[in-house]
Amino acid sequence: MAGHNHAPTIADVAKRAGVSIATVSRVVNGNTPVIDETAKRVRSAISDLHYHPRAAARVLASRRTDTLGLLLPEIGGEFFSPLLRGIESEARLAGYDLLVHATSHIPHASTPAPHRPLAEHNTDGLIVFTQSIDLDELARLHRNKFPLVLLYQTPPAKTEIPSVMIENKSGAQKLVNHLIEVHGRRRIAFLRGPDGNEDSVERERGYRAALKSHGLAFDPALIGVGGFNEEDGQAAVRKLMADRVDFDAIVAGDDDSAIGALHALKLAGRRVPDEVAVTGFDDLPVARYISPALTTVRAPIEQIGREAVRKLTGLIRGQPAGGRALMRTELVIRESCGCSPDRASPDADSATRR
Amino acid sequence: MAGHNHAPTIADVAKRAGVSIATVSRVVNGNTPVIDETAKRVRSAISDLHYHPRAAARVLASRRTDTLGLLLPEIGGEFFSPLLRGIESEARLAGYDLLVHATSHIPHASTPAPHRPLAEHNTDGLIVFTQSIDLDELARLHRNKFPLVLLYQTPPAKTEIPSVMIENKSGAQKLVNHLIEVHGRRRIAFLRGPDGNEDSVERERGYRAALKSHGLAFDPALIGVGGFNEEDGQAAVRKLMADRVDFDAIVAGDDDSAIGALHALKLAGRRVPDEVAVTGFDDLPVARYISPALTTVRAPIEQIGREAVRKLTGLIRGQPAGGRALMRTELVIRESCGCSPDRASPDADSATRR
DNA sequence: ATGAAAGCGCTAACAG
DNA sequence: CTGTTAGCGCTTTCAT
Repeated sequence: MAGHNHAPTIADVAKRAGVSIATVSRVVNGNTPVIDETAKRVRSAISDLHYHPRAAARVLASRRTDTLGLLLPEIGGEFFSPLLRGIESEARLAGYDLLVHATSHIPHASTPAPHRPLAEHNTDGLIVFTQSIDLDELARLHRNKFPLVLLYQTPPAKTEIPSVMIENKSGAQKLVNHLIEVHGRRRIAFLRGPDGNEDSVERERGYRAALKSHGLAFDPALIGVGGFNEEDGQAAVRKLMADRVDFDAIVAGDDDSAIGALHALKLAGRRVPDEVAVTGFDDLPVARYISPALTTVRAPIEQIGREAVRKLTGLIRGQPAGGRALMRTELVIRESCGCSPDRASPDADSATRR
Repeated sequence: MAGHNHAPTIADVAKRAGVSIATVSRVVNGNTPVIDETAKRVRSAISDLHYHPRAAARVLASRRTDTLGLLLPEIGGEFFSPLLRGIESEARLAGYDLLVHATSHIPHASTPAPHRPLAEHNTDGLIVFTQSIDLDELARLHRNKFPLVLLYQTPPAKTEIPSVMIENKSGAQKLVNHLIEVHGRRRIAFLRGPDGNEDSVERERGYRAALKSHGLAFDPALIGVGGFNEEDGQAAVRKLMADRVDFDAIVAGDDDSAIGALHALKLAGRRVPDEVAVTGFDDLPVARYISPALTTVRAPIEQIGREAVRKLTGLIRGQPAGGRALMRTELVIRESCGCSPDRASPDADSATRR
């Protein structure tokens, strides 16, 4: 057993192969022709020595990090896992590493942010999820031509930051259309999400558009605040009933609040879907299991992640921005809308878990 | 508007503050005393210039990456999100970035792995999830004294790699004890997970221990293969019935297979829990929603992630290894075991999603 | 307390 | 095709 005890560097390899470090670099990166014979010697030196290039040295010299950054708000939720899977694997495919940062709260614009965890200094580009970064910082990065892609978020006015979002509006619209056309509902309540949430705003837009297109008037009394969680969904419906609002359907802002709504209805002895139809949004795994099974809307979450990465790597390569991508959403008919289990589309989910 | 168009370096700051780059470095890192007056000048130069240190240069010079690596198998599953949340936030807390890599398949030991995506060259330590890396590579890293923590995985023989796992055995044991003692079941089937899965092995051990301690013989006929997914769970139970095996309870290897089991039972017209009690393992969000609500076992997933990070950062700081951590699991009594909804422990879940 | 200077390990011109 | 040689931007002795 000979040699230094420390990790081998490119120089060690060069010496052992009897070539210059430049040649080793060329072999490793495969971007410049090297005589086969030489390359072979280099390669065996590499494997003999267990040589692995230091990422930092490469980055420093090449000014590329080969790393993508993902900025998220506090992580949670069942759609998070497919999203990350999509992003991670697509990034990998494109030859990038993935640095993940979850902001525990939206930073106040005030502090000069002494330590930005993810930015130009350690990534080649950023995927920015809703509410994970303040807009000033976003604008600054964009101004500096730093590659950025927004997820589930409309680009701030004036900036042309590319983004990937889902068809919230048309998704909600399809839901309401179904309720009206197939099940003849006319007093349809809508449960909003958290204040200022874009998804919620768009979904409500879809809800209103559907009403309008069927000649149904919008009634503010039918609006509740579901908050995108079970408790709020339940409370919202309880309030609706307490207020003696007349409704024969509830379009919840998301699946979680739909579950809350279902619960409130059950406690009040209102039968679903006979007396009240209920729909969600997201198609969480739970949606299939609750009873009645939840009619909802599904977005291709994993693909959204992939698309975001593709846009970002495109930007990094200097390709034209690409603008806004709207990912199609799909109606998932189950039972809570009033459709019979049979009529319900066969569950194509072969949801693989773990 | 003056100045270079490029990102400012430490030299720019030094010049503007009228000090040497060494002093700037000291102010930035705050590890060496600097006269207050000087420090102030430096700091304002920093913020004037919007200076942010290049991560790579720092790493190269300091030989520390301040980055933790997380190695996972193909991501998915609902327990994944709390796990990542725990890891990410604890890492952040300790001042580390998090690099994530999901291996799409267990690499064959054969290939010399030209490009290890996560290792010494870009991280200070690694959290290694079950089946995300081959054992040779693991051994090599460990031999080189590279900080490593295993997740949901027993350290390979002879190595003393610290690990964090859950109390699978006692969890399963509690479940079976409950079934026997409270519900008087004596023909309890067990549904195994995927072949070679450690969690499954341990759970089966718990199952057997519980039988034994109650003087019940182990009957191989009562063992099915649930595969930790719904389809296999369903198939396993179908097979049990086809084989005319007599059973009054099913202890599924995890919640997913329990759901499959429930389904098979329902299709066969066997009433749960009256005729057959069913239990799961994991306490996925779904467990509360299916009917009957699933009695299962819960592990503190987020804490597991945190614990792993704490162990790892300890190692990096040169603290003693710390050995194996077994995270306590908790019985979650619901209805599928035969307990009434009332008797069931109040659901403390205020599961926050999204 | 501060500055000068030597690297950290690699890439990318530039010569040849 | 290959070697030489500047840096990349920062940390860290070593002086002072």
